Amino acid sequence: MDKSFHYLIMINQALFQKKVLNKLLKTELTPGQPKVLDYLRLHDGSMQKDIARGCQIDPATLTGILERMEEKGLVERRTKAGNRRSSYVYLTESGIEQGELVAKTFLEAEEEISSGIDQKEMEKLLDLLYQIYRNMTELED
Amino acid sequence: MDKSFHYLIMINQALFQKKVLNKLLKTELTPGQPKVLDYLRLHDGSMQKDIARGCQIDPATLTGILERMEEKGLVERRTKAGNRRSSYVYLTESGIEQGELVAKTFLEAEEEISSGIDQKEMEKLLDLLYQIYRNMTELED
DNA sequence: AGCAAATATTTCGCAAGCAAACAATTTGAA
DNA sequence: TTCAAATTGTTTGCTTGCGAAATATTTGCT
Repeated sequence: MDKSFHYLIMINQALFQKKVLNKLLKTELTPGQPKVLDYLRLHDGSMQKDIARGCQIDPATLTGILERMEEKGLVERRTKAGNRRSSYVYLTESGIEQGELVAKTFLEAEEEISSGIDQKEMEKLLDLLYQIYRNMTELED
Repeated sequence: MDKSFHYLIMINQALFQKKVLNKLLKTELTPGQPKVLDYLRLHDGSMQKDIARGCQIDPATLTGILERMEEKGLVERRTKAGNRRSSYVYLTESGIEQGELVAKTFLEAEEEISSGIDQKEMEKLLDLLYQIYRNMTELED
């Protein structure tokens, strides 16, 4: 077993993603939708470019995800007066519900994977991951 | 900024992946290939199902990745006498070279994202990620 | 031996991911 | 004011990703 950062981050993300999607099977959410719902739950009314940056996906990818979310009635895209270039994305009633379910599911999954790790250690883990996140974004490659 | 595990693991994996692929632009490696090269570097001659498990991707996904890697002469698929069902995958000369380059690139990227984190803290981070990995695999959902 | 179950890979269809090219709109500088 | 540059989003084409079903082979049970 290779205990390097690159391997652990890859494999943990893959496993966690599968764990969450598995819990959300009963909903009709496709793999790309939970993270967008979670982002909008905290930043309702964002422009697409900000959602894409927040979720670290390409704007071109987001186009398709939002299209399907709009068809399913989870979000609405509106333009503001004075800016017809940007489109602002809002959760619908149904989107808010699904977003709350997603958030609850994330929490549940996080509890399940924390056994053997105490509160202090978990905070340390999040601090270190946050430091790495800042290192990668501040230098901006 | 949301400092939850699910967000940090998602975003760090995405950013790290992009950082590595960016460094490997001069090679002609597609996004799925580095992890397979890295796995084979440590486990040359594996069966496809083991590569898939090691990289946490679906066997069906691996089929396409290996097809393109074989076309480019990075790997060879052979069958062993007495088992025509499994196919065993070996790095070619060129595959070994590219694998070493990938490994060096991972190391380089890992150093770049570690600023402000000392040796002891990094070990703690890897230990915690490894613990979470074990929690997710031992319970096997 | 014979045949059902298990194993390993591939194929198919769709969603997600990116780069590059494009379209529409806004900004800003001459 | 006018037009070039920047901004925002979409389209296209390809790779990656998964699940389900198909195919081929091996194992195991009787």
